[in-house]
Amino acid sequence: MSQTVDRALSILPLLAEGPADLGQVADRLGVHKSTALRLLRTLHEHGLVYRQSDQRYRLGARLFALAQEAMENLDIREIAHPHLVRLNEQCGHTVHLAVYEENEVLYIDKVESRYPVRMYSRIGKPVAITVAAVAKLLLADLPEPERRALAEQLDYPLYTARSTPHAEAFLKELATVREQGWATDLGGHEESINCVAAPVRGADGRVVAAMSVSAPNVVVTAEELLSLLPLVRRTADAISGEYSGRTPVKGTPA
Amino acid sequence: MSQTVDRALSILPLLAEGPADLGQVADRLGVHKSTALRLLRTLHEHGLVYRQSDQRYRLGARLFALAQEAMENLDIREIAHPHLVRLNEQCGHTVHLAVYEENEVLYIDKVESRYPVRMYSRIGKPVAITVAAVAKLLLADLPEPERRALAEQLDYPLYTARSTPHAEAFLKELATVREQGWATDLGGHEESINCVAAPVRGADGRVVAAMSVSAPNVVVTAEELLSLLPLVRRTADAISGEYSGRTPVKGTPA
DNA sequence: CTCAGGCGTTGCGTATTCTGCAACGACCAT
DNA sequence: ATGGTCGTTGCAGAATACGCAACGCCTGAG
Repeated sequence: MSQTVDRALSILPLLAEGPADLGQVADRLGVHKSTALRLLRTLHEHGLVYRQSDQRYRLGARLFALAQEAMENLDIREIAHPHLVRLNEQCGHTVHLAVYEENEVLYIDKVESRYPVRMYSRIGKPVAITVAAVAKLLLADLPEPERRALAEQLDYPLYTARSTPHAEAFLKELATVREQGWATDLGGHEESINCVAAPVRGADGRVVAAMSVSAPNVVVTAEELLSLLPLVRRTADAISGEYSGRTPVKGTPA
Repeated sequence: MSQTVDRALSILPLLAEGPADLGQVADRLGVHKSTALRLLRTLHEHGLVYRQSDQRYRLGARLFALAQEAMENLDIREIAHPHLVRLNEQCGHTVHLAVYEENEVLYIDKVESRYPVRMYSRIGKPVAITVAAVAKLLLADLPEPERRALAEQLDYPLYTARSTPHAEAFLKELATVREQGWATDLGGHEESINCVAAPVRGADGRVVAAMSVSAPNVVVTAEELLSLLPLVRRTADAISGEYSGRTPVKGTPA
């Protein structure tokens, strides 16, 4: 709606692909160099882009800080975290927490036990929406027309032979998930990885988040993982209870 | 430099404090509601802000994705990661990698301690710049005038009794660090946590990153931690060598 | 049930702001 | 030395964003 801002913001995903110099930015925006320069300068002042020593631009530090703060302000995350930790202690596997937003599903927390390597590296990354167990739960709760519309505009990459192949299959799976109140991903994303997931609901019963337990089948078979379902559901329900119990409003500025 | 973009971007840190409605945003920007609306809409189209069910705005999902991609494109991080992992395997403690950018020092990678004691730090979070060992190394390498200017504009929070108290002391410490080529933080941030850090240098000898090993003194004493210094330095040097060896330019678009 | 107040939204005329041009200076490689 | 590339600047014109005022919606009070 605002041309200038629109152009400026278009620079960000462009730089996300890698550093670029002024000319490249101007070209890909379809504007004059001087225009691109002014936009980049403004972005720079706000710390969103950084100018490295070779004069090329790349995404800047404040972006991390913003994403960080944004995440910390999600109260579902705050409430859920101790539960995720406890669940991880009980079963030993990787635990994820995810939310739906604007046609995307993304992890907002993760507890890993065996290889704590890259603890936060995948948080914030959009998940494989057509196969992930958490995605199924979150999408299954969307109003029917929206769900259908989304399902049909999605791509269905065949990560493995067990990936959801097309919209029709996906909608059918969502219906099942919606009914049973939990979801799985059995090798749909990576051949050897299975997941079980359960929904976290708000006071009105709508699904506000989903949590999952993931494990490679060299550690536990799919059946063994499924046996954890009651535990996962109990944990999710506990989070739901706490989340809908009270709404701690703390962001009251002076 | 560009008013419109400037205003739009000013909304982001504002929303980072917590969700806000249209009126609040307009007020704090000092613009008319209709203007604020237009800006928010543009931000929304780019996924940088999200409109929650109560109509208030908060930071959006794409912010995470961007921060994510930005991080993955830092090649120092990519090169250093396996070394961090190996170092962690050798000593068992938490290993951090940090860079300096625009008056801030921030962690860009982390390998968790194998000991159950966890330390609060997050990738992307700005570090306690006046006390952290990695910060000392990165700032010590700045050109003298810049270093001095920065040191004097900083705040010096007294996290503990051993925190750096003021600019003068900090500059003195930086001089020492600069000379010896490594740094420590002995309880300057949290009473019981000690760190040893070493610099990663580019081909031109400038410090491009810093890595540290941190451990609570209930696990190892400061002296024991210091005995790891040669190992830490060797690892940092190995990263430096690999980093300055070649400059893999991969971001060449079609 | 009515009405006032608050909030988000829209269309529009004005003028502020952004744009593209062209020229300059720095730097690199030939 | 010199041609080329790249980032930077000032400027005049015009497209663009701004603020205004009015509308519709919802909520809560009388």
